Amino acid sequence: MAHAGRPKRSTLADIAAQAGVSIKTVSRVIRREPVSEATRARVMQVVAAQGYRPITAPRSAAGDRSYLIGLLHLPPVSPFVAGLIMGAGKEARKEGYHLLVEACEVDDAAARTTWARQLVIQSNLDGIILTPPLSDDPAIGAMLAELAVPTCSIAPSGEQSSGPSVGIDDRRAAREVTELLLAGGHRAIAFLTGAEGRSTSMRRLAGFEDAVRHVEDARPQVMVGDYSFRSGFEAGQTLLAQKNGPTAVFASNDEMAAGVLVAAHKLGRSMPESLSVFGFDDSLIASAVWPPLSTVRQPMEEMGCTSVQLLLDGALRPPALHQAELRPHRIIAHQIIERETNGPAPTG
Amino acid sequence: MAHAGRPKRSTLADIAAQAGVSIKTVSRVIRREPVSEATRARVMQVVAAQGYRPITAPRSAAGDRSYLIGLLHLPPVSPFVAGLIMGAGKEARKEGYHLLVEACEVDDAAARTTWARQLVIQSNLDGIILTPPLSDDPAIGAMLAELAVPTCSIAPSGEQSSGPSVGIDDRRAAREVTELLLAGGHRAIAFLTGAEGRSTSMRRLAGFEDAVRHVEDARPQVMVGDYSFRSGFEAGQTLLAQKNGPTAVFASNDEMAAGVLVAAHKLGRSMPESLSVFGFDDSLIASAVWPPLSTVRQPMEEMGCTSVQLLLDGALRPPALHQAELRPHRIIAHQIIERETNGPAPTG
DNA sequence: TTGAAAGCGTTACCAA
DNA sequence: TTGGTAACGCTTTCAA
Repeated sequence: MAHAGRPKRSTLADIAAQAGVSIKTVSRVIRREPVSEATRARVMQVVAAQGYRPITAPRSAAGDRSYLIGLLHLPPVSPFVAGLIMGAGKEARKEGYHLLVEACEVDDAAARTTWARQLVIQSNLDGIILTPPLSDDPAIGAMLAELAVPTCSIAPSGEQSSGPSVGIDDRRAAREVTELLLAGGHRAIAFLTGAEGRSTSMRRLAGFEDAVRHVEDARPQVMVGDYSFRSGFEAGQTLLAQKNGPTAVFASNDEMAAGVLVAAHKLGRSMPESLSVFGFDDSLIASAVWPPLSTVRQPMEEMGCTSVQLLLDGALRPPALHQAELRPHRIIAHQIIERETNGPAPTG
Repeated sequence: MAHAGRPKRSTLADIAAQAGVSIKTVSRVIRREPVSEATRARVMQVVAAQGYRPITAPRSAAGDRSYLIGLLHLPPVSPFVAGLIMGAGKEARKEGYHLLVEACEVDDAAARTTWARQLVIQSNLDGIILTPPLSDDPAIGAMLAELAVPTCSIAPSGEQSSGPSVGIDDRRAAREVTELLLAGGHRAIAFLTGAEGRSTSMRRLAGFEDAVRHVEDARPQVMVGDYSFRSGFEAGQTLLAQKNGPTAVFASNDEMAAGVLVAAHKLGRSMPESLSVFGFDDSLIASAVWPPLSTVRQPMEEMGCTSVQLLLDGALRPPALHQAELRPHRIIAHQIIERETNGPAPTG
């Protein structure tokens, strides 16, 4: 007995006795199943008075759900994942669910599918939230579809076909940033891509090109990075060493942008006077570099929250309709944050 | 029926039938209760063959534990908390437990206790991991003690009396860093404290003073910060503006150290040639600034892992001994990481 | 050392 | 619209 003094919670039976109805009726009220209005009111009153909340363990023992939602990610817990955890956890709790944060420790792509499968089966997860780049793994998607486990993908690539998803409009965000730079008079603008495979980076690149395409005298330049600080640093050194180099650099994430900043420092470029830099993500790093980095913020908590809602609404709540059309992709509004690394293009 | 095709898991009954024993016996084997060696072997073989793992829901419905461990923290999910989540989650899973990550959304100190209490009762948590600064909240500690919920505190202040805890030896780590600086010839060394209330910062300060005390010609200087980038920046400006200012600055965390770095950049001080800077934590920021910051790493994953072990060993495993002496404080080895912001003191 | 039977608090099925 | 009663898969109590 580890928990001697644990206070007794009231049960369905307690409520039923006090309200003068059967256990089953109380259960129906709690589960929002059809009950006469009068009875519902009476029961709800007792429920409120007792502060009753159903316990998940027996529910899931008897029923077919575990009230567990798994959030799958690759280590480490990045600031992005951290935000998702906050938002999803809060929303899940509100709905009587628990959020399980699961890190995939295996490197091999095939092993990942096995890992995810084990997880779903062992922990009996009711729903899955797939974070990037897991959200783009076709094998995991197929496995989850086969097991018929409701899944919500965070920021998946466009090609992903199954299930609901949530993300920002990367392409549009990138276009807006580029337009902002263009409006500031910048013409020689470099774009730094992230890891080759990552679709997000590709969409950001597309947005960059959307904006640049319409400006005759624009001199866009694209460099390949890998999302690391180091790759940003190296790209920065290369770019800024050019005789007629860019006056603005737009990196696909903050880490690379921080690398560019450092390269600029080393070469004695002042920001934003002689060079503008934009990042993406608004991670902690953005405010911990000098000058504070202009960037794009993804509302991560809202994304986490929304993903739980999609899971609950689309697959867990009404056990009825499973239409193929019901694959909503919810777009969350991004936010462009202008701090101190962007300004008008240097004249002359 | 949300989960049509969910594969059937094997149950105690299945194993029992195959092994030719009763359900209860299989249960005993699983729970590591006394069973004859022969029987145990036979049962284990079937268990292994079937890949059987007990489902937590019915266990907790029938028994007195929920197999849920709560990790309580204040928002946001900092890199420190993120590391704990990784380590604790992994270890919990290994032991058949689930980790619930819970963020406290309320600001008021009194409301926090209510929040934690609700959580424990509603979710029926078997154990609690308290992260700083929650680990120093006496009201929460008292409430948890009253409810007799096993609790493990992460990096609590020394005065904390109840329950096991885990942390690094902050005082010793700070002393070692200071000694390193001293050995490099630095004499004018400034120490930047964190938030007033935080005991960790006080212990680091004590370590700083331990080292400095034994050096006759040392010229230590202590400044008060609040763990923020901004406070580090301001302290840096003040310190470096002095005519005979410090040649080394040791900040109580990385964010403040990053602030010092920026101040140094602004004032044209080169690092590490004319100024050495040390941070604490080895957060993401440490590698995303220029030059890469020398710092102290806390093995956060290991701390998370250990906290779960302490919970399981000390309170959840053997329902027997509750001796007051059983309040282990496990010290995890820290790691001093010399990157590029520390070097010998400038000569002349 | 082992087993049979009675729960745990909920949901599910079928009848009233 | 309601209410019995049988599960759910495990733990627990008590006997053998």
